[in-house]
Amino acid sequence: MKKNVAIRPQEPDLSNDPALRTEAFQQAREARRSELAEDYVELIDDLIREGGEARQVDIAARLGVAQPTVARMLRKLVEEGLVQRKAYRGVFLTDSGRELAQASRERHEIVEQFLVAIGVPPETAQRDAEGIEHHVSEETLAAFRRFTEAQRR
Amino acid sequence: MKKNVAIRPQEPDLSNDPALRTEAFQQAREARRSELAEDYVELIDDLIREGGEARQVDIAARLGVAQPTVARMLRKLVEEGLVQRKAYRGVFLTDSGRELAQASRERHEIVEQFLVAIGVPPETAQRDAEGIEHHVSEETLAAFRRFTEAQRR
DNA sequence: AGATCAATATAGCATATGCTATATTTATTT
DNA sequence: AAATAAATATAGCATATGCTATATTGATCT
Repeated sequence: MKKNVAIRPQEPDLSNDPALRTEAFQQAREARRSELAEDYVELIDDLIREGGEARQVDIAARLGVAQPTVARMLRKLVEEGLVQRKAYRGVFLTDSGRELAQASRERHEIVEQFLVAIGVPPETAQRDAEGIEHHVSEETLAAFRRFTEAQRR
Repeated sequence: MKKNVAIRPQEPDLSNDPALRTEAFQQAREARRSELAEDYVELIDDLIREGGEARQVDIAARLGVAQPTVARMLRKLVEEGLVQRKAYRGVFLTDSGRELAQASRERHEIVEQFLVAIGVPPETAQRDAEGIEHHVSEETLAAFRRFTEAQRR
């Protein structure tokens, strides 16, 4: 039996709406799943820009992870169509991989610059951005962008 | 052999310092590990406040996850000393669990209110806060707090 | 060319977090 | 009190992401 709750057309206190929170949790879980792929793709793109190639050892060193971990992840990224490789050779991004890398880089930069803009020390901004970037919606990202822009005057 | 790199006492471009990025990745991975525990503890605390008890079915429903998933996680939280249970009964927080819940709630609220303060719609703020809260350092959190405070005048 | 070093591949282990199916226990209803 | 419903426990499967140890291949040096 439903409780007889007062109807409040205005000011719906969604700060604790259970359904919304469930959605929020699911969104966070979902984000966690794609995070790593984005990290890899973004990093591969960086490495290629820096040195023309992305090798497993370099990826592993940058991520702070063992090489076989990278090898397995790369296989998965190939399956997902984000990466190409030739055995015992470097790794490249597919078109869709490059797109994802581009998008990730943008988000990353927007988040990082925003953090700096509100007064977070640059090093910390970089560290936190790495985690935050995967959890900001387009709306939040837009708000970040607006703020950073406004700040620059 | 070390490369003979020019020394630049001023303006160290850390925007791409590899070591820093590695740290950032590791921090993000570390955060991912503790996220779930915090979510659970925070939610359990909420449920107890709302209805005096936290049952597996309710936790599962809120998180959008199956009950056995919750059962296993609770076992782990007991091992970690955050939660107490009696078989076939509800779940309670230990002192240290309550502390963690308290801290998580605070972070969550700070992040959410901050997002609203910079113009993110409340629903989106709630959704994004769920993911972001686990990735903000104390420094960033402080910056958020400062901004939200300042905004309120 | 053969030896050596470096990078990649593969096998196998561990943990974490999802799931479904089902057994057990507690709560509720008749 | 017995039957039914609801909640919890457990077993077993799947996937993801770490790891170490080791085999294989490619690159480099003498």
